Amino acid sequence: MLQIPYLRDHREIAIKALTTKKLPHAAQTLDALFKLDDERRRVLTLCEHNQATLNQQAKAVGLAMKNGLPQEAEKIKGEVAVLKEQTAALGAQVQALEGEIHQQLVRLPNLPHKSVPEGNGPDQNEVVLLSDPNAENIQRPQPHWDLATQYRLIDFELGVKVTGAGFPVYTGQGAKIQRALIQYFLDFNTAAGYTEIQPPILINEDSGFGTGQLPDKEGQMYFVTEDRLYLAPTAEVPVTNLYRDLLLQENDLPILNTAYTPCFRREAGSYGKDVRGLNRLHQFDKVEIVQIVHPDQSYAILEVMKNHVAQLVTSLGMPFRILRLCGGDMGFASALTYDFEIWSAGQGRWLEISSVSNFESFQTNRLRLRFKEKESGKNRLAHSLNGSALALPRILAALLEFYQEEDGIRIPDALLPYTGFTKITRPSP
RNA sequence: GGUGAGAUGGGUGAGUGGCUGAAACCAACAGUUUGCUAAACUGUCGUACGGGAAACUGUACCGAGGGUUCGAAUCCCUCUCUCACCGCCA
Repeated sequence: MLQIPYLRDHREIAIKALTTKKLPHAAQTLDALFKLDDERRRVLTLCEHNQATLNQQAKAVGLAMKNGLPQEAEKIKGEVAVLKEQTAALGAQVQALEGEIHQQLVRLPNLPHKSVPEGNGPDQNEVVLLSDPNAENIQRPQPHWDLATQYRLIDFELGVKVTGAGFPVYTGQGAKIQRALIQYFLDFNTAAGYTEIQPPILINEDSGFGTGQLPDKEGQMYFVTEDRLYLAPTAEVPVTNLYRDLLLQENDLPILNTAYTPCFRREAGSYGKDVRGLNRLHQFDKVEIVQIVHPDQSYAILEVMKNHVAQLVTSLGMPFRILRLCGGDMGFASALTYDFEIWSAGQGRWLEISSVSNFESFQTNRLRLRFKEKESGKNRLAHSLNGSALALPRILAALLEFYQEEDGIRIPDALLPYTGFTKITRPSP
């Protein structure tokens, strides 16, 4: 959530930034907001002034009673009645205005960082790294869904029976390699200083609000009606919300967490080649990294996180690229996002496997996550960042395709300690 | 699910209708002393939102939301959570 004082002080920049983020009528929206806020302050001042008078009168009553002047006390009580009513009305007005301002403020997306390219969609994302200039010429004969079925790694039909489309069942070496990937990713992250967390996977409404999924993105999350809980779409939600409503000391920062969780997304409206095989699922596994940092360092740390994920992807030996997302393709809460895409050699397309973002204070403002700055003694909002390290299904898809050979699927070296086998072999008929 | 007890500042915890925004202690911060560290002593020290160039000042906040009252941390109602015991259960 953005802050009105900042928006007031940087009106032109904010308008430009919101326009980059594809918010229509940014100038009018902001000016309307400022006007509401002016009104709020005007009424608030009146209201507080009245309240100060009332407080004084209440004291006077107490004093009169103490001095044995009950008729004096009664007189003041009579005088106060009208003012009290007026003040209550003003208070209600302030509340209404605050509600309206909040509603509008909550709908504003985060302001993109100045390095974010303008653009409407994926075509205008900027490629900042291509691990292998020859990547797109790498072709493999079979797509992962054929391999997964042949080698009996994943049973899509069985998942349909148990739950529905988009809920695959991993079996045998398929299940094992999933577990190996999860463990490898977690080990890689903890070795870099991240503390492993096992968070709840169901989240409440406050948590959904804190990281920016709610309101407006209800449609993306599964909802448990009976208990009013959402299934987490990413570990980002429970892990970041661990720090909701906190006042930290400056030297508590930075906080580094990593978590493996299943993730649940409704993905309403997806179809065609995008949902084939492992490309897009309703339930999938992901290992996430989250950092809570000092605001002055968040962009330096974003680069560190980007490099961390790049190392992890590199260690799997498959071609990938890193994109700086353009304004039109970025998420609601993000100020700067790097997407990682891996080359799917059996499909001949890029698949997103990680998204590393700096949210600046957009989430922490909603979370009321602050720290006491040593030098100034002031409380400042921390910055939050997160990224996938990594999302499993598309990694598995690319891996099966890339490492397919005549007699099986080779396991990349980095995973060998975790799988216990060097090759996925054809099951006996 | 049932019964009972609770929820106070960064933390522990006092406070049962008016000079209490809140004792005390711990932590934190600044200083004094000491050869560094430590200890001791002194001082500062809640948050948010208004007004003000600033010094400063107003209002609100004692789990959340309502109510009673001239006045509520304190009394009443509802809800949430925590703890204990019972029930159920991996």
